[in-house]
Amino acid sequence: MVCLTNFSTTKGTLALSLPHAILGLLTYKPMSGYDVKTFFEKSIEHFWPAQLSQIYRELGTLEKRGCVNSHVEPQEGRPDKKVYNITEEGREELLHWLHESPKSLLAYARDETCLRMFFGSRVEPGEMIFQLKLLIREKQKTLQILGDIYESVKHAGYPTEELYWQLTIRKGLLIAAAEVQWAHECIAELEDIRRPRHE
Amino acid sequence: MVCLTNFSTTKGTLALSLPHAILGLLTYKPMSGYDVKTFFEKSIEHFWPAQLSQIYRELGTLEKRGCVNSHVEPQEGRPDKKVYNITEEGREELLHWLHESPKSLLAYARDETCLRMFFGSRVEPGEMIFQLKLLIREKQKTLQILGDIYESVKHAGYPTEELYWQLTIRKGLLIAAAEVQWAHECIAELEDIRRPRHE
DNA sequence: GAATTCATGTAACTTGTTACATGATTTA
DNA sequence: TAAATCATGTAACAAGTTACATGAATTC
Repeated sequence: MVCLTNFSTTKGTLALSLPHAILGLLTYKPMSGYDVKTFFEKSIEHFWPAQLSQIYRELGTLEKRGCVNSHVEPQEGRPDKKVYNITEEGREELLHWLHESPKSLLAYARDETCLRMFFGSRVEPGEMIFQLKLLIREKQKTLQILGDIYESVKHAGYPTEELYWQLTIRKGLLIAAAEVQWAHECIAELEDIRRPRHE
Repeated sequence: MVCLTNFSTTKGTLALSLPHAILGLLTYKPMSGYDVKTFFEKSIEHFWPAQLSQIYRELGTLEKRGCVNSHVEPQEGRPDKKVYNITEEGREELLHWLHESPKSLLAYARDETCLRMFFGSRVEPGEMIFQLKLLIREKQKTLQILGDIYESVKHAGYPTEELYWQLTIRKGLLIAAAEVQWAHECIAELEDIRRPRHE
């Protein structure tokens, strides 16, 4: 079996999620790089962002490794499409990855908001409160967007995936809600230590 | 002012959190690369992991840009230390970054757990349940570790930072708790669709 | 006697981001 | 007429990871 996770390093501790995300999409139907990006934008991008240029590069790598193959589809009035198809090797590789014990369980997530709060004493409490209020507004937008996607999944025409996609979105909703709650708690604490300027 | 965020790109949309994390630490006291890593391990690493080799590289870059300077301290029975100190330019750069509107508010976080759940239909419900139970165990460890750190902050000898550090940890606790809750919900849903093998 | 701690880094590589190039068609 | 959509990518760079090299002192 072609094993992406063992290709480049001897220990194989790399996450290598992007190629597997692409392989996963190609199990639904053959797609061009542009199609993959379009699909990403309404789903996977919310928990695994990827630039179009990165998708093209990964598709090239996957093809070299025999996980996908491609053919060019001429189109009228539009640029030709290079359509990628998953191979048997690609399917095996995807399953292998899905059955692995996820490394992400132990990995720490990078969180710039935490980093800013950690050094929060270096700026005025008012500045932190301002940024926390921005955070609340953005996370409420996220809650709205994910809520909409949650509903739209029911009519997306992928009945087998429906439950799994909804559970995925549910994680995003719970975390965004936790972040809003945290921000409110922080604001309350910081208001306490803030000295009012006019009194 | 030396502006790290405008050094390399014209748009300056990069997060560039690691150099600022290091600058932040150096406002507490002068440190060697090894000291920085040690400090990271009990705090920042939980929300911004960094390899020792990456820290050495960043310190070198920061020195070239005038944000830190260094001197070698000879030691007996131990290797010499190269101790870094933050400069006035470095302090300005840190404050500039702290006052910026954080880009991370709009950025999506990468979450491998979501990616696996998204493609969950490709494996047996039992496999997903197994992985979710692993997740619960790991996140409960995280809750324990962060809870301990939360308590230890009170006696760490950084009274000015105490509140901010605790608020930072609180975010980790709330998110880990949300993840545990999510995993329990998922298991309940997946148990429903799992066909019992012997009945 | 083996592993860990202390302490420095370099080199090679992978992964992610941004900018650039091209060009027709459609929509505002 | 300006912008967005469709469609391909390359090049350059930034950021993160892993492996390697060195070596004394301490702890298990």
